[in-house]
Amino acid sequence: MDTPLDLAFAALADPTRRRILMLLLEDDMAVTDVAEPFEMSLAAISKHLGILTRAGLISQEKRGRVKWCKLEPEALRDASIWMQSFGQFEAVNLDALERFLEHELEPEGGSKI
Amino acid sequence: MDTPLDLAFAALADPTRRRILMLLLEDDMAVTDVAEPFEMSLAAISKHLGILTRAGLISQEKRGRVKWCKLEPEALRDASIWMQSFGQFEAVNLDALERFLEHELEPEGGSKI
DNA sequence: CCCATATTCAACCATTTGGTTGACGATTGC
DNA sequence: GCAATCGTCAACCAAATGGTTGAATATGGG
Repeated sequence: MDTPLDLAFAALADPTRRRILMLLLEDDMAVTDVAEPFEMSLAAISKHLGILTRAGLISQEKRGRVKWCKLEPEALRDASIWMQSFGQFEAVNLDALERFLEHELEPEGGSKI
Repeated sequence: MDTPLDLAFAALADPTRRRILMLLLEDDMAVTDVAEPFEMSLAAISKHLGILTRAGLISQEKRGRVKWCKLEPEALRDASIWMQSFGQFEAVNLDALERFLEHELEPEGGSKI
């Protein structure tokens, strides 16, 4: 029963997963290639990729025996809106913020991401 | 050994804590008043407030027997920069992003990514 | 001084998380 | 066909998380 926001923030809370996202910023990669720079088993990386996928931050597509991982930057949109409301890092998009807070306070069915 | 970014994202991953931040958006509040809307023990809220404090997202100041909780929006700045690099939600501040990624990739003082 | 209020501490519990290993199912290339 | 490669699954483990309760520690008011 986690909301998209729960999943996104939880996924970003782990430094390994943030490093993976940075790798994918360069290019799409196979699971094995994602795992290469890490001192950790392939299975562990595979789990991390699953968490990133469930959070919508990446997508995975299997072609042949290779599973390609691709960044999905749009998934960070809601979380970014949420944070800007507090961070005031840049001008806040107030309309979007209002709609978003409304949605979060009345969590009905229909995930959006 | 958690980085500020780890702490911030982990703190934001819990819906109770995000609700607390929303409450504090209105005004500074005492611990007891923060706890009031939640169906959860005071001790649990106290723990959540501790996590938000360690993450730098709020500050707590004791005046008399009342501990006041105050939002610290600046703490979200780094996390916001990080997210915008992927979300491309608005124009990215590229200079800030570059400095930030550099800092994250070459951590000084023993802190890891 | 005493009692109520405000908050935390300590112990405990169930569940989740992040990792391991070894076996397994697909797919490819020789 | 068969061996090597790609990736996941299953079982297991230690540690962290999110909650509870009850006792403990201020502090304030009458």
